[in-house]
Amino acid sequence: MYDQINGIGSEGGPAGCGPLLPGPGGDTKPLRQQVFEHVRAAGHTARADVARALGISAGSVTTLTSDLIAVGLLREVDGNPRESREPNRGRPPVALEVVQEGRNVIGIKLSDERHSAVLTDFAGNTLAEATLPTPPIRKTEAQILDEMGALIDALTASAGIALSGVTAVGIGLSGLVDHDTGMVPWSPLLADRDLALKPAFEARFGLPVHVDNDANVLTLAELWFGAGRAMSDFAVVTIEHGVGMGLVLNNRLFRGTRGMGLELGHIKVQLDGALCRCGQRGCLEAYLADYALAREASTALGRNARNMQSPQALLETLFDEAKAGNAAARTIFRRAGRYLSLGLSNVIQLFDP
Amino acid sequence: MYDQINGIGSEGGPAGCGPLLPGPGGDTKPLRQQVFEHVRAAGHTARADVARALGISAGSVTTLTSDLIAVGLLREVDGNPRESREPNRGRPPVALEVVQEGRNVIGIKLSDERHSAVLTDFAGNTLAEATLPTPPIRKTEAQILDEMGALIDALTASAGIALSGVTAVGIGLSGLVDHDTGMVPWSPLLADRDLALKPAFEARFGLPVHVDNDANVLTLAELWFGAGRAMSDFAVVTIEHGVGMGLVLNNRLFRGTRGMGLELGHIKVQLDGALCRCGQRGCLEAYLADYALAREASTALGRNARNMQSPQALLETLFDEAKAGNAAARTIFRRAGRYLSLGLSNVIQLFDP
DNA sequence: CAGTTTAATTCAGTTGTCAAAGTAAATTAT
DNA sequence: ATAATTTACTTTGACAACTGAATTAAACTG
Repeated sequence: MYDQINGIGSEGGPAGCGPLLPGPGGDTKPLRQQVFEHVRAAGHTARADVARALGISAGSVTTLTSDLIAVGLLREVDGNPRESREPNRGRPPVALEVVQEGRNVIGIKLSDERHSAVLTDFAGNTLAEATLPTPPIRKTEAQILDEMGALIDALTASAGIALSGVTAVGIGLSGLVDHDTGMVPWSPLLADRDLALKPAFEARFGLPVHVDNDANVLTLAELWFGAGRAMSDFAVVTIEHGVGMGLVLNNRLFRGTRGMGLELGHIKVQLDGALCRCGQRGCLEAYLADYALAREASTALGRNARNMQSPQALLETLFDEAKAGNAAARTIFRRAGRYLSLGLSNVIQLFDP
Repeated sequence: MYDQINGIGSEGGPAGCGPLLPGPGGDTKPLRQQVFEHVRAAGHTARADVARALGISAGSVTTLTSDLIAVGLLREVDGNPRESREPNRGRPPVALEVVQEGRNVIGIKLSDERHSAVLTDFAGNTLAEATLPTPPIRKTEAQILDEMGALIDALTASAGIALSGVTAVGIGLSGLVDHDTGMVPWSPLLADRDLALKPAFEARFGLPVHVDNDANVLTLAELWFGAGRAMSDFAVVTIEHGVGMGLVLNNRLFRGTRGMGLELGHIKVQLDGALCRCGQRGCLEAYLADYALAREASTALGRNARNMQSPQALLETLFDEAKAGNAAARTIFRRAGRYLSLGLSNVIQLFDP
């Protein structure tokens, strides 16, 4: 099929130039979806506004919106949405909004100490919440599915909704997550590598599911509901057990080449630096993550601290010591902060948001 | 126009969710252009191949190609381009190619010791070349325009083409370059800040011009003609007077948020590290650029070297010393290499190409 | 009340695309 | 040699998306 293209450098004919486009290049959304997304973004907006904002004709908007209304995705809203400060001439616009009822989605956040889940309608109104404390051990596929099943049962029972009334499920967890395939090559929560989380979940619950890295999920949340809504490019950095980052470029989450999250935690901030759990040296995570701080804390606080069970408690002790003026403890935090700022400045230097 | 949208958080109505899309979201190329670009990428290719590769119907390809042929952008090629290893049944395909004659473009590379320029046709065949040695001083707008004028005159004279026969000009230079507006906020070559290079050039020569950072230009060259043609994501790193980087994501040059190049040279590789000419400390450039090496060389080689005029000669001496076993000289190079590898590994960690 | 202004709808026309049918030019089978 | 097959290309009619102009609708103004 690509005879001529593959034949670059062979004897006959010009080689051509320009990138070798693989598949269908552009990824334009159909206009219907653009209209829907604009209404969703605005909350309430009139057809004429949509037409102006998207640069399409009013006639098209009429067609598309009546289409969307017929399908039940949009509805008209009573009451003149226009601001009354102006003379207010002309026919008043009719506001449109997204129909929110009856389209429920579940979001699950998996963590190592507790899972949490919410059931919301299409507009983001929370209908039910549930949390499930869980032992901080690495889980098998069956265990993690059982835990999610318990959460889902709690949600549907609490909201009085059947499982069939749920449209889709989203799962966020830390680790390497391939969003497209729903595979989890590695996660600190899971005992097994290369877990096919999406297929397993869908087979068990019969619901479409989206799996993603927790940093990506947080970034998307920021893009949809938070400070990132009005920004087209920004970065979100999470510091928890690891160091994660989500990046939005041009209003879209940038997932890196392989569809995984960006590994901010493993950028190198020091030649031959501290050992990271990934096996390399000098990773940012090796100075910033809780386990890294705990490791240093046990040194700084001496052997009396080494007997403490929980790394969590160890960190709190370290923090108290630092506040109390313990020089060793302070340097630990100071160094972590300096390395973090170095890592962040590199990100900004490269992406400049 | 954005009344509702700007009113987030105000009393009335739902706030909506989802990113606030600015303009027309998608940027799909018209199919005509896709066809043209595919033919250009392939060099020689048949209509049926185009149809299969782009996933469009054969009928559309006929329409589009005859359109492009009528406009004079494509032409049919005689001779059966099919490979003869196969049975070769059926009607032989008719190859298409891009018409290359009569559409000449000039590329200019500005540097601090010499400028170079080429005149090529639409297929990238070089018709004329010219170089112009230039004193390594910072130039004013008038000086740099004069120098480019001299290069253009030399090219057109050598190729026997009138200036009006040139379709467009591309300029690559180091520094901060805003490709969209053609502004150069800062460049090591220029005496003035915020030079409006594109408007000035177009006013003087009456030719459309594209200005870009030299690292970006090199990256595009790699994407169009070099090893990057078959890759959809890759990075190009240049080490010259500064350290530059170009990044291709999804077959497109990534220019960063502000349309400038990516400043690999100024990512930080060392807390409180060496002083960089940008005024900050620990920049990669401060360990890798020629001026940084020269700075260390003058220390390592002692005062006898300090008398040498040219930093170029200083570097060569340093290199010779290192080969001869001078320990101080060797550590300079070793350290530069280690910091470079650290910077590169960070880029890979973030973009993973 | 007529006139103005803005919103929304209707409708004819343009454009871009495809599927299917038709034409062209080669090879292979009879 | 003739017919059948195979592949390339063109033509055609249909369809869907969108636009622009005309029309209707709903407010306000004088």
